[in-house]
Amino acid sequence: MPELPEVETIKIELEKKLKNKKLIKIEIYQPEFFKKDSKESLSQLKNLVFQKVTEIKRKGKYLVLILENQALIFHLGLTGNLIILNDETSNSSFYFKKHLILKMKFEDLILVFTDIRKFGKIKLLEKNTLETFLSQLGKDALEISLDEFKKLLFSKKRSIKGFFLDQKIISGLGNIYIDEILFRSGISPLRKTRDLCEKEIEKLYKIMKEVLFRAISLRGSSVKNYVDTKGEKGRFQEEHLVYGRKGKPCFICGNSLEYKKLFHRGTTFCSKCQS
DNA sequence: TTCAGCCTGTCG
DNA sequence: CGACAGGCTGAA
Repeated sequence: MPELPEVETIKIELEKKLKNKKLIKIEIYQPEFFKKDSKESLSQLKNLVFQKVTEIKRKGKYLVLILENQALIFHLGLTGNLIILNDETSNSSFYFKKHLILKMKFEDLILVFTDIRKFGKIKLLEKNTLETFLSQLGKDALEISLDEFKKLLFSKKRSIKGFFLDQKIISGLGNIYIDEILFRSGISPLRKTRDLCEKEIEKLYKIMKEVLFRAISLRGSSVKNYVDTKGEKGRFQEEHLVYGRKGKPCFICGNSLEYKKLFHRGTTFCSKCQS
């Protein structure tokens, strides 16, 4: 799933439904999933039981459940989903059972983590190490100021697409939103960040925030697997102008949209409208 | 700073 | 059957 707007949508819902709730039980369905981490963390997950959720945080594409003594970090990878169920029997489709990774039972509801491709991550951290962990990420795309944004763009040699993909520089944007933001800004994904002029940077910054806020208000983009905690799709995909439209006519000039692999990611853009 | 590799599913 | 898909990582 999941780029900033999708994770933010989930964060808002978890905040409403999970805050101050006590964890009653944890069930792990695919222990292999946790093996990439340490084996300890698997058994330590059980220690979360009977703790209350005190806070929900998001930075970039990471979602953090903060409990009384520890913090549980989720990254949804490409196909991770966090779903809230009211009881055991609801929403038990085939898809669901097969890809179930983790179930967390709270007083009056159940939080479930599923992941088809298993690129997602779940990590248990002591609270005092949380800040260190999150500091490996660049500033969140919604938090960053124009000044900081400018400085970062000038300090890197890379193309703008690679710049945005690197979560250590700025966190939260992924393939969909980068392509959408660049198209709306009239900037080619191949442009080097250093060569952008002041005016272009200001436009890019403004559009980045606009696109993200708009996408959050539409509850994210559902291209394939992404759904919110209620299992419902977002609607921002209806406003995609370039993502998933390779070869189709540009909405501005009518030329067919170009498609290139950049940094291993399919990149769609208009070579006429973006320079 | 690239580049497989990690997984599963779907589409042509 | 191969190509491709909202992402990250660790090794060259």
